[in-house]
Amino acid sequence: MTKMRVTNQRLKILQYLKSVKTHPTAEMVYKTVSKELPNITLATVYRNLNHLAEQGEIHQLEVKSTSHFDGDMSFHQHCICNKCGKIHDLFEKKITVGTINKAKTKDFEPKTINVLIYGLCKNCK
Amino acid sequence: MTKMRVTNQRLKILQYLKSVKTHPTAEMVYKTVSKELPNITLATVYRNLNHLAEQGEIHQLEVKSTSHFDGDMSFHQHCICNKCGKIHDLFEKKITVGTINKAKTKDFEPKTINVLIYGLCKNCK
DNA sequence: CTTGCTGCAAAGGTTTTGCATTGTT
DNA sequence: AACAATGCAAAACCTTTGCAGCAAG
Repeated sequence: MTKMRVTNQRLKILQYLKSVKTHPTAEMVYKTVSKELPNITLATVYRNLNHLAEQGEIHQLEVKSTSHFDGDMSFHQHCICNKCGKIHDLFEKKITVGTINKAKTKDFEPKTINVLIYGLCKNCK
Repeated sequence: MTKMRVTNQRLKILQYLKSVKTHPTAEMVYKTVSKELPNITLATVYRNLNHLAEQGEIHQLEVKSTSHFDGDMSFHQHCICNKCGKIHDLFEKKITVGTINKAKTKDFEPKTINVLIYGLCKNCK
């Protein structure tokens, strides 16, 4: 396995994601990090975000054909509005088929749950 | 709210998704349904898949910037390989932070969990 | 008869890639 | 010295949209 190097670009991207409670897109990450690293490109941002997600350092959630990234790796859930695409966090200890009813008390009308477990299949590891 | 009409295209797409245990992309759905409906277009497939997902009739999971669809609406999880993108199902009753360790016994080395709850936010409903 | 759905073609937006160069280890 | 990472520009890719005709209710 190839080792991941520590570059300024990677560091700033990760720092930014760890510092916010939102779920920025690559574009948003790019705009923000550009302030400190004016020469960085969108391609670099994408490459790093993909890398970090593969390594399990950040979460990648795709909403309406666009990736959003989350630096908070604690166990929590994302409520996604089917209409406007807005994402907000939910913190439940356990998720079951009954979670939808429980989540209804929040500012959100849940309908379906999708649980994604990322890792490596037997062929790839 | 607008009522959803029952068209042949919509019916065949839904039937196909309910009949398979894989997680086809729009392209795959298109290729399959085309055999029975030779004039159907990719655009129609996309429109229907989006509709069905919004109505909660199917699941939509986005892997490596591409949507996959699942007609099985029972509570279950998807293991996604970070390298090859292959998806396979897992059936656990409860999902917690400890699920990763439990899932390790399968043909899959899990690393991170992402729980997505779809619905409508208070502004949109 | 109303209006949601389709096919067609074109556009839109996000993400990836090749290549030469730079920077880490 | 190796080779991973970057910047730049172009390409690839998936998905959406406008429009006129068709079809479901």
